[in-house]
Amino acid sequence: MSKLLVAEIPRECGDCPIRHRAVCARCEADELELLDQIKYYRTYEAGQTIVWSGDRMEFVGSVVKGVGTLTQTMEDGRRQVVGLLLPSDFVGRPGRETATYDVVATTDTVMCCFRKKPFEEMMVRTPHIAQRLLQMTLDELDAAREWMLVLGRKTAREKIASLLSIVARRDATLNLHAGGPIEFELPLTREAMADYLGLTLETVSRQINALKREGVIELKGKRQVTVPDFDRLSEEAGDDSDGGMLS
Amino acid sequence: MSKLLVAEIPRECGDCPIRHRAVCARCEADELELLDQIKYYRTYEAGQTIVWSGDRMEFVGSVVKGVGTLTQTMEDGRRQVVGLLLPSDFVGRPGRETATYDVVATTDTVMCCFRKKPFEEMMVRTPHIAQRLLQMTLDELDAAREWMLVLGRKTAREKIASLLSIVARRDATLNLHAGGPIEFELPLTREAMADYLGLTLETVSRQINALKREGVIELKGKRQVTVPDFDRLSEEAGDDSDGGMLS
DNA sequence: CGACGTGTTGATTCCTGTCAATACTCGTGG
DNA sequence: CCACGAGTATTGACAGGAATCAACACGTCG
Repeated sequence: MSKLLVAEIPRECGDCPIRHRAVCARCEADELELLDQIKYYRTYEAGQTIVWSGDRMEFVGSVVKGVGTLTQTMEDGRRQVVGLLLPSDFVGRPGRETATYDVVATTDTVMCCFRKKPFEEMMVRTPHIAQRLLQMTLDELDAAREWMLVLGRKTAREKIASLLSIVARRDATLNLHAGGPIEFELPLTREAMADYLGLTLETVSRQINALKREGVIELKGKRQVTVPDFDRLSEEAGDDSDGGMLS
Repeated sequence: MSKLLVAEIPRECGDCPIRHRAVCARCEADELELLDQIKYYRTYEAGQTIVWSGDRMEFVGSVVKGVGTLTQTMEDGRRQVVGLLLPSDFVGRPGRETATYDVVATTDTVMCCFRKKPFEEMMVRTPHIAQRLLQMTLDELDAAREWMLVLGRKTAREKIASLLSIVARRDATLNLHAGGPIEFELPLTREAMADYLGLTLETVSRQINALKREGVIELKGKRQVTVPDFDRLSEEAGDDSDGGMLS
């Protein structure tokens, strides 16, 4: 396990970077203490599979640091990413025995895990957890439906712009961005982007470079992206103007 | 309001056809009584819009009878159906002020509505409701992700077969189907199917008739579908064989 | 260096969208 | 009764966007 990753593990919940956004967000001090007793940290390196589809789920948990994907695979190998996992996102489904998706770390990742059984028992007794989980699940459902529009109705170019827009927006909110060009690192390979967008990696490559040629984005290396004009990007994504607000 | 629809309104919760599957499924008699005080029925005719995207949500509720869709529309008119509403499905999002999707009745529909504020207050005091809603939301999230695979990675033919397969499966479970050919009525127009599948209505028409020519399905009129061999249909949908189990 | 993973670029194919014409069903009204 | 129109569905011709197949560039690691 890399030293770098270990350094990212919070000493206690008070230090935890996702304390106020994760499934524990609404917990009081005493509830947090109970959670603390059943939690443990695990680290994964980029590319590692966290959960295999069909396997028994031993734990549920939150992404503390890093980026992951939920993917579904057809028999013939066609793949679709059905969810992005960002810090504070919840992994696993209480009440279900086996995983339905592959969960893969796309960057080095730290997870805050809870053994499934104790967590389920605690959920029954702790409304704050169940309430927060419901809220988060509803948000994820909205995100999934938003993505259905992207997959079903947008062109390749709009799909790429949509993905960039989402990552840019997340980055801007996390890093308290204040005007000016947005800059961020794409946490996904071309192939992962293709699997997210329902495209081939060749098309992803072509469209990214087209957006670059036309000045919608700038690239340093293959992954470092600068967005000089966010509204322009939103336009390319086919979103209405106010959809791009950094609310 | 049509007499036919009024006849579908349950006299009391005990008579309600969705009593054991809706958001009230886990409620005890006393809880049901409380719900009863804030509930009322509304009926909608085929084609009627139940909720407009962006409007203030006055109520949440359950589909008692009928079929509806959740749709999202882009400025230029491109549309995507992001959810099917079948009996027992829940409409509305507690904790949110305005609707994010259009909700449209595609057949004559009966809804069991709760004024939003009282329902939210009751949710806080009644864990059984929140628990059930969480479960239902998790199921919807799974369905949405399943659909992302359909939208992102399946061919037009597979998309049509997937839709037929889903409707057939639902029908088989509702009507206690016991072997032999499955028969059902498509509750959607070609256009609605196209909007669900991310296709044009012309492509939908062509693929349906292709499946008919090749004997995968039979048609009486435009909407009445017979599936002589469900496994064959599952195969055409690109699902693995066990995915077609009527579990 | 060579192998491998990742990304770019080109040539070609083909699936699906687009545009257009036609049929069918159902109600309405002359 | 039939004409008419609106909504729904089918079918054909054609074009275009993305997939496919293929070659090559770049960086890293053993």
